[in-house]
Amino acid sequence: MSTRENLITQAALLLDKGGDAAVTLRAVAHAVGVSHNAPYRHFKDRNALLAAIAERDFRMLALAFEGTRLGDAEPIQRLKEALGLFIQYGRDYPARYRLLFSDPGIGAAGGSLEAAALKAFTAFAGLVEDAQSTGALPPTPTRELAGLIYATAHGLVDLQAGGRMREQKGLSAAEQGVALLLLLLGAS
Amino acid sequence: MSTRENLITQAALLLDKGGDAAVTLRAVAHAVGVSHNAPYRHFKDRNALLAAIAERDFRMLALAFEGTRLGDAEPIQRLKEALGLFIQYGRDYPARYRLLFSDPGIGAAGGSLEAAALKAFTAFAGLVEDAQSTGALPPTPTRELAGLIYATAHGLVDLQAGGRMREQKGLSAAEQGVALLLLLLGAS
DNA sequence: ATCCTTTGTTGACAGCGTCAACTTAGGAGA
DNA sequence: TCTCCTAAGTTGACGCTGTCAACAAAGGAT
Repeated sequence: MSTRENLITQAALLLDKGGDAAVTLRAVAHAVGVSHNAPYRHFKDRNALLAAIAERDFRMLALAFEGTRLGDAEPIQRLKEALGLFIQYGRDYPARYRLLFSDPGIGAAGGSLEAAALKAFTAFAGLVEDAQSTGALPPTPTRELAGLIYATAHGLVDLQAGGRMREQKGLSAAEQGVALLLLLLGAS
Repeated sequence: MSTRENLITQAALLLDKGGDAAVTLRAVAHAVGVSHNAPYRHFKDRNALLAAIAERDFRMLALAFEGTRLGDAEPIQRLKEALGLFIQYGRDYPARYRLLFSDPGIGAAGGSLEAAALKAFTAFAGLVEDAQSTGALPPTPTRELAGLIYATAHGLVDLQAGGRMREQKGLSAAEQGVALLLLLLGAS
C-alpha cells in the first residue's frame, strides 16, 4: 500500500477513535511510521488529508447505493435498504459522517470531492426513481424528491449523532423517522 | 455588560466572521480587551465558551418559535413562517448554525444547553400541533411528526450550508425542500 | 554517467489551549 | 475602622500543533 493510502487509512482510524481533534498530522504520520512532515509530500495541508478521507468514503457510499440498486427486492424495499445502510454508516462512524457532510473548510478541496459526493447522491436518486416507477412514491420530479429524502435522512442521522434526538427503544430515531417519512409519502 | 457576556458576544462575532477556527480564546479575549487568560475566570475551557454561544442562540430560537405561534395567520402558515426563520438563520449564520447542531464536544456541557435545545424543539412541536389541529397535517403523533419536519429542515439547511445542495433560482433549496415536504404531507 | 523529480528527513517558528502563581479590588464580619 | 476572604484579572510558562525552509537520498530518463 502506498504511503498516501496509508496516511488516509490511519487518519480515518484516528478519526473514528478520537474524533476530529485526534486527527493531527503528527499523530497520523507517526501511526504510518514516517516523519512528522512526510504528509506534506502527499497533501497540501491538513484539510486536504481530511478531504481525501471524505472522498474515499463518498465513493464507497456511491458503490453501496449502486450495489443496492441491483438487488432482487422490490424497488421501494431496495430504497429502504439503502437508507438503512446510510443510517448505519452515520451511527457507526459519526465522526467520519460529520466529516463528509458537516465539515467546513473541506469545500476548498479540488472538485474531485464534490464529484464523489454528487455521484453518491446521483446513485441514491436512481433508487428513488425506481421506487417512483412502481408507484410506491409520488411522481414528484425525481431530483427534488430524492433531495428531500436524502436531506431528511441526513437531518435525522445528524441530529441523532449530536444527541439532539432521543433514542427510541429498538429502532433508532433515524430509522423510525425515515420509515415515517416513507409511510406518509407512500400512503397518500 | 458583564465581561462574561462580552466574551460570548465577541466570540459569536468572530465565529460569524471567520468560522470555528477563528474563535480562539486569545482572539476573543483581545477583542473584549482583557488578557489572554481572563476567559478562564468565566468558562472552564474553549468548549464551554462555544456552548454558551449555542445556549444563547437556542434560547433565541425558542423565543422566535414561541412568538410565531402567537401570530394571526393560519396555523399552517405560522409553521411555514417559523421554518422560514429557521432556514434564514442557518443561511445567514452558517458557522453558528453548525455550532448549535453539528458540533461534537459541546455535548459535554452541563445540561443547560440540552435544556435550551429541547425548549426550542418543544416550541417548534407546538407549531406543528396547531397545524395538525386544523387538519393541514396528518394526525401522526405530534412529537414524531415534529421531529421529522425538524430533521428535514435541518438536513436541508445543513446540506445547503455545506454546498452539497445546489441553489435553485429564487428560493433556496432548503425553502423549496420544506415547501415540497409540506405539500406532500398535506396533499394526502 | 548525469540530472531531475519524487519522497522523505531534520530543524525551526509562531500560535494555540491550558496550568500555575501572583495581584488587586471590594464587600463581610469583627 | 481594620481585617480577611473571594472573585476577577494579570503575567509567564509549558507542550502540542500546523506549516515553512533547507537538506538528503533514490531512481528512472536522457
